[in-house]
Amino acid sequence: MHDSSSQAPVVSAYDNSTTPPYLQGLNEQQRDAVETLDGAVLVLAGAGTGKTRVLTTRLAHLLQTARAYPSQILAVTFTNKAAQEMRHRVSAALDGAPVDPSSPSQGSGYDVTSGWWLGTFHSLAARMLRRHADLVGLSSNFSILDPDDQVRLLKQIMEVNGIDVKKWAPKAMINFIDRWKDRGLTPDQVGENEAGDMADGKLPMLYKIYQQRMRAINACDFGDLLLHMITILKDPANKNVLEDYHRRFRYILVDEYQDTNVAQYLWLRLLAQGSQNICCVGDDDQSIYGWRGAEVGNILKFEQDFPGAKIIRLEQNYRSTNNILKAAGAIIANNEGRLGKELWSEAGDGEKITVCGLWDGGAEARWVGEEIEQLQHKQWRLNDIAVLVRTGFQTREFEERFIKLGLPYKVIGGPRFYERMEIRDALAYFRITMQPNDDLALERIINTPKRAIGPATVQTLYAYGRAKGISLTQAIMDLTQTDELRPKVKGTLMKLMDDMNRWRSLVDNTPHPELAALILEESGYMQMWKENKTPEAPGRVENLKELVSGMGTFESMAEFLEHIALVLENQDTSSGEFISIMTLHGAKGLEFDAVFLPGWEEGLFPSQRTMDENGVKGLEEERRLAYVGITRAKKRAHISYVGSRRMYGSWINSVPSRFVDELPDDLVDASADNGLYQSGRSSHWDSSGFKPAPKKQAHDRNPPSSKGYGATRVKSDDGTIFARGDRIFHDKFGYGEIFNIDGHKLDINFEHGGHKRVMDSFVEKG
DNA sequence: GTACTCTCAGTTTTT
DNA sequence: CTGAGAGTAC
Repeated sequence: MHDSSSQAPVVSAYDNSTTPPYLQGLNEQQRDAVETLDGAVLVLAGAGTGKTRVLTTRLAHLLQTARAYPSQILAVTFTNKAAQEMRHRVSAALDGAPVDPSSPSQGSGYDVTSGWWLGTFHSLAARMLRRHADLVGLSSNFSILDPDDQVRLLKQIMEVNGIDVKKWAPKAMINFIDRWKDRGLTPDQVGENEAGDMADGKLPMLYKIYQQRMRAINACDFGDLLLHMITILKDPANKNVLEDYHRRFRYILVDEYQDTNVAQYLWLRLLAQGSQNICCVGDDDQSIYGWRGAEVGNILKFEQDFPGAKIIRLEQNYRSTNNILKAAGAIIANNEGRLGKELWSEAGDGEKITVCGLWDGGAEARWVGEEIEQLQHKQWRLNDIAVLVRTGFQTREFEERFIKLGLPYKVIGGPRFYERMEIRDALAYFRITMQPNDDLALERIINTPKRAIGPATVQTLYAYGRAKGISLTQAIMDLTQTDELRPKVKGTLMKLMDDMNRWRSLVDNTPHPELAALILEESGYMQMWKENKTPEAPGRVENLKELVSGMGTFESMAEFLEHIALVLENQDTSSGEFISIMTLHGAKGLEFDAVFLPGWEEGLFPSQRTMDENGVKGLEEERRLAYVGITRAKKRAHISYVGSRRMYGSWINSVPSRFVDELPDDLVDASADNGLYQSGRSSHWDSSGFKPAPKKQAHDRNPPSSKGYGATRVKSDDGTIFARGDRIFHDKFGYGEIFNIDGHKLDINFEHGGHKRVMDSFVEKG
C-alpha cells in the first residue's frame, strides 16, 4: 500500500485564458462545481441537470491540472453501471472528444483500468478490506456471500438455537441484521432489546453468532465489507492504516450522495478527514433507498461535518420539457422537509402528461403496446422508450403482450446470469476450491451431483464443526480419520476432499478457465447436466460453457470470483432496438424520450406495505419514486392505472393512486382515458358507480378446485360457513367482502382500506 | 436416501 | 398462481 502519494505532483498553473475542451459548454453553476477543487463541496442537483457530467468533468479536471494521479482520487458510485459510465466519460473528457456513453471504448490514450479507485461502495470497500482482512480476523481470500448464502447461514443458526423458522422468516431476520449493518452497528453495539420480540427477542444474539460463524468460515456478506472497514479505520490501534489512506486520497468524489447509508457515510467521513477535499453530488428529491438504510439526513448534515462547505445548486434541466418538470414538481411539492429546488428548462412546454384508466392489467398492457406501435409509426426508436413499473411482477404482462405484438423488449435488472442454479453451483465449486472453509459453497455442492451424502450426514458434520468452531472442510478432515461415519460415506467424502485438494494444487499453475473446465468435468457436475433429460438441461450446459469462456477476461480465478460477487451485471448480449422494461428503482440515472408509468393505483403505488410500515415517511419516499419516474421522460410521460389487477392468482380491485390526483389538471391530457380519468380520480371514485371487474369474472377465472384450493366456501372451526361474496366483520379493519378463499385464509376487500388476507377465525359474518 | 404429494406463504424496491 | 418445505411411501 505504498505508492508515490508522498511525492504528490506539483500543481501546475492552470491557464485561465483558454478554456480546455472538456470544460466547454458547462453553465455557470456547473463550472463552479467543477472548478472549486479544494475543500468540501456539496452539489445539490435536480434530475437531468447534468450532475454526472459535473462529477466526471471534475475528475478529468483534477487530472488535467495535475492535482492528483488517478490512484489518488477516490470516486464512489452506487452502481457498476455508473462507475463504468464515469470511466468512459473521463477518458472522453481527457481526449477532449465529445462524450458518447453508448460507444464503449473511445480510443482514449488514457489507461482507464486498474490503479483507479473508481467504483461502487462495495467494490472499493472490498478492495480495501482484502488488504487489511487480518485486522478483523479474516484472511485476504475471504469469500463474499450472496444474499441466498446469508439466509441459509442464518437459518442454520436459528435452527440450532431453537428458533421457529416458520414463525420468524430467516429472510426477514437477515433483513433486520442488514439494516444494523447499514447503520454501522456491530453486534456489540446492538442493544439486547433492539429488535423487540423478533426471533423471540434473540435477534441480537443471533447476529453475534452469525458474525462469529462468518469469521470461522472466512466469509463476509455485503454489509460486512463496509462494516469491517469502519471497524478497522476507527480503531486507534490501526492509526497507520487510516493515515496511509489520508495520504493516498487527495480528492474524494461521491455520486448519488442522498442514497448513502450510515455505514457508507462513516466510511467516507473517516477517509475525508485527511484532505477534506470531498465533493458530493446528490438530490434529496431522488432519495429512494430509505428501505435499504439510506439516510437523507446525510445530505442535510453535510455542512456540519465539513464546516465552510460550499453548496452549489444546479436547477437548469437539460432533459425534459417544462410540462414534464412541472408535473413532477407538483407531485414532489406535497413532500415536507425538502431542501427545495425548482427545475426549469429551455426546452419549451412540450406535450401534456397523459393519464389513462383501464379495466385490468391485460388492457393496460394492450394499451401501452398500441401506443408504442403508434410511436413506432412516427419513427420513434424503441431504444428511446421505457416502461417503468413499481414492482417486479408487473413486468410479466408487458412481456407477454410485447411478445404477442413482436415488439423487441428487454427486462432490465431481471434475474441475473449468476443467479441461475447451474451458475451458482459452478461458482460454489470454484469458491470451495479457492477457499476451503467456505461452508456454504461446500454445502451447496456436497451432494450435487448425487453422491449419496444426505442431510443426515451433513447434519453430523455441521454438529461436529460447530462444537469445535471449525468449518465443514475441517470437520470432514477430522471425521474421516475416525470411524464415526459409515464406511461408504467416509469413502465418498475422502474422494471428494482428494479431488478438491488436487484442484487447489493446480490453482497457481493452470490457466483459470482451464482449471474451471477441469473442475466441472472431474466433479461430474457437467456430466450431470449433459445426461439430464429435462428441456432446460441443454441451456444449462450452454450457460456453464459460457461461464467458463467468459472467465478468460479476468486475471485470475480470485479476481473472477470477486467480480461475480460485486461487479458483474446481467450480460448485455442483446443489442439493437428494444423497449426497456424495468422498475422505477432501476431507472434512476437513466432517461428516455417516452416513458410509460403503469400501475398507478393505491396499494401498488404508493405501495401499501411501505405506508403500513413507515407511515408518512414511507409515503414520501414513494412520492419521490413518482418524481424519479416522471423525470426520466424527455418528451412524453404516460401514466396509467387499472380498476382490477390479478395478484396471487386472485383479483384485486383498486382505485387510482393519490399521485394521479396530485397532477395539476392543466398539465394532463386525459383524452385517451376512455372517460375513466374524470370519474376515476379518487375524490369522485366512490360516487361514480364505477365497478371494476365484476365478481362473476373473478369466479370464472378462478374456478373452484377439487383440492380445496381457491374453494368457494370454507367451514370455520366454530362451525360458521364462509362463502365468496359474503359480507364479514373484522375487529380491526371493519366490514368487508370475501373475494377469495384459500383454506382457512380469506381474501377480503375491506370497505375502508383495501384488501387483506385474514384467517377465518378472526372474522364473523356481518 | 429419493420421489412423490400436499400445504403454505408470498410480491416491494437492490449493492 | 408459483416455489419452497414438510411429510409420506418406497
